[in-house]
Amino acid sequence: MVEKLREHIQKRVPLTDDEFAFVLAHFTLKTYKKHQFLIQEGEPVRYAYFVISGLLKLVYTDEAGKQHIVSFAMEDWWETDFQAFFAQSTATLSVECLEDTVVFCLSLENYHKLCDGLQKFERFFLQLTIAGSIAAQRRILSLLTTKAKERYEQLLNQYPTLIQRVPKALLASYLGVSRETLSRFTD
Amino acid sequence: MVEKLREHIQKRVPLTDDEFAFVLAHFTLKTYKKHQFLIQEGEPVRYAYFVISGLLKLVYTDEAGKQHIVSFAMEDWWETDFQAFFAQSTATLSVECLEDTVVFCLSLENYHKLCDGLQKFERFFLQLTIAGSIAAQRRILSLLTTKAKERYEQLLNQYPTLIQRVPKALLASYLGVSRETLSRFTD
DNA sequence: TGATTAGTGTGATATACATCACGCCATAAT
DNA sequence: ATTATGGCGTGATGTATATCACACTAATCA
Repeated sequence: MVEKLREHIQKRVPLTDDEFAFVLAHFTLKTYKKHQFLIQEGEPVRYAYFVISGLLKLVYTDEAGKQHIVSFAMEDWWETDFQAFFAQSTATLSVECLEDTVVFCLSLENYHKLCDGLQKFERFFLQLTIAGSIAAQRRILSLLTTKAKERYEQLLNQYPTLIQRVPKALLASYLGVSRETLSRFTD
Repeated sequence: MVEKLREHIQKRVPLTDDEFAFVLAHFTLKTYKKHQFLIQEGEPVRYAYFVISGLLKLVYTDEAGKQHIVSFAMEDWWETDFQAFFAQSTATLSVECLEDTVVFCLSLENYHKLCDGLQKFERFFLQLTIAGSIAAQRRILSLLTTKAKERYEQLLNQYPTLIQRVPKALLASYLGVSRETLSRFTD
């Protein structure tokens, strides 16, 4: 539980026991059941979440009521509506459990305290954000350059476990293709 | 010139004169002509660039030799192949001038020195990266949820000046649509 | 200045993909 | 046990967009 968070941070910056204790004190642990919402559109976004176990989806619902998957979050991933979290405004996205899920919650206030109190944490978070930003750019490129079938195959290679845990309709939505079209990709 | 960089950083974190002098000492100024490359695919990426004036494009060339615009960079924007810059590996993207362009160059070595020597700079860069990451997510959503014509209209509203400075074929590439289709959008 | 090239528009045709409609099974709820 | 419900596949049809081909104009250059 606690070790997962420590390992995750230490992949990027080393921490002493004391430093990690300081970090840990700023998180709270929560458990959610499948179908529960961590963030609902229109409501304030109180936390950024680090996933210990389980699976989340980050979703945008368009005017027509159609859902679009912005991202999934498995073990070791962070998830929240970052725009609303940092601006302390209400969510335009929602976060829902696809499985029973355990998360560490970090409030914006505690995020600031962590960054002020431990420079290493800020550096960790910067590295994390840079990596996320690069990944987002790759996804944009893949949307620009490849057909849906190719994107699906890339996803199969990159996250083979995800495919088994997520209904295909949601994978389709993540890839920007209809579930019917994705269903024909085994051809 | 120098003031542009200072204003840009101070939008996010305040700086004393001394602090800014320290920051500035880590940048070098360079001037490029239209059609020159700042970064070429396959070559090492020595700098991240802050644009003082002019206009850059960040481009990916696919196996078929077709170019795809990852992003444009106008005044006050940063541009580089971040993946390659931080990993100190060779570029998979290239950066080329669409106009005569003046940039401040920051090497990775100096980036680290800046972060180590002035925590405020690291905070500034984190905020910048967070904003970039959120913007990338918005672009992904717009690619997932909207038709090309709508994306074009959104771009017109968001960056009206860009449209006048950039050939439509490049806008089309940025939007993920063929130039012929984009050309029919005035209907 | 005349020639080349870049930028743009537009018709005809092809295609990837969406949408609608239906049926089938497995799981969950009553 | 029976009924809903969710997940998945598949045919038929429609549409947004790609691709190919060509022409026209405005820059750029020799």
